Amino acid sequence: MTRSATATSSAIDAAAARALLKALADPLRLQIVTCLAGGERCVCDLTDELDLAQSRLSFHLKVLKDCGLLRDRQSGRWVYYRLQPEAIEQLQSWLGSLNSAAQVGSRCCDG
Amino acid sequence: MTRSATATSSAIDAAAARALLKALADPLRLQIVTCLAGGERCVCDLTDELDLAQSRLSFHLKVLKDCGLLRDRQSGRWVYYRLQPEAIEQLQSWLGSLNSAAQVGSRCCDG
DNA sequence: TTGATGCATCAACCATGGTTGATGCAAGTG
DNA sequence: CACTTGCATCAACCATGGTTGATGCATCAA
Repeated sequence: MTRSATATSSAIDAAAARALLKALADPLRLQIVTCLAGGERCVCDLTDELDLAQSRLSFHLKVLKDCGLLRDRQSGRWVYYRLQPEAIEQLQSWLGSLNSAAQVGSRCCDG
Repeated sequence: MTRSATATSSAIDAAAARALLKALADPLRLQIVTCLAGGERCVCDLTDELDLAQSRLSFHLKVLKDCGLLRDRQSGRWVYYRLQPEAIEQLQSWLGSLNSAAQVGSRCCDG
């Protein structure tokens, strides 16, 4: 259970990892993610709770969704977003593989 | 030993985490980190191996150093950089805390 | 000391990415 | 049907961050 890293999901490549890193590096997006860690919410709730222009929020939700951090579902007029914890787990284990490379002491470089 | 996350080091805050995320999100910086996972190197070796302009490399080394991912030491004319694996571990565990917040289902939001 | 080498830093330029306000479309309401 | 609401998308603008070439400083060799 507490097996840490390799968890649920398939490994990701460097490009996917970079997309996740970049997505999480933005303050507003991080706020959104933190907010959604509290559970699923529709866009209009998020605009209220975070006090954002709708188009601005929508832009960042798309970034987060495109890299796999968020998922959405539509229900009537509303679109609900929820966090995809597997994405974070994948990033964690990818970071782990970076470090284990350091232990092995492989040769330079990458590309 | 294989205790995974909380490892060596003290916890970091969101700002520090964001700095790490941002630093790693850049392709070139990721290449540098990957390269240094293979062991310590001086700047001139890195410029050769990665085929970079010196000022460009220097710029990115500074970013990586400022966020704690790299450390340097001077020896004679040369400056050697090495990876600081603890920084990556800290980021990993910070990501873990993001996810565990999701389990608890706390209320919105952050700021 | 003079000259060369290794690296950091700076200013000017360029690219990328975020913001804003407008528009469009789908889903619901009367 | 016409009207409203919730959200995505677009274009124009603005800010941030990376790149380039030049300059400066420290270290070493002669």
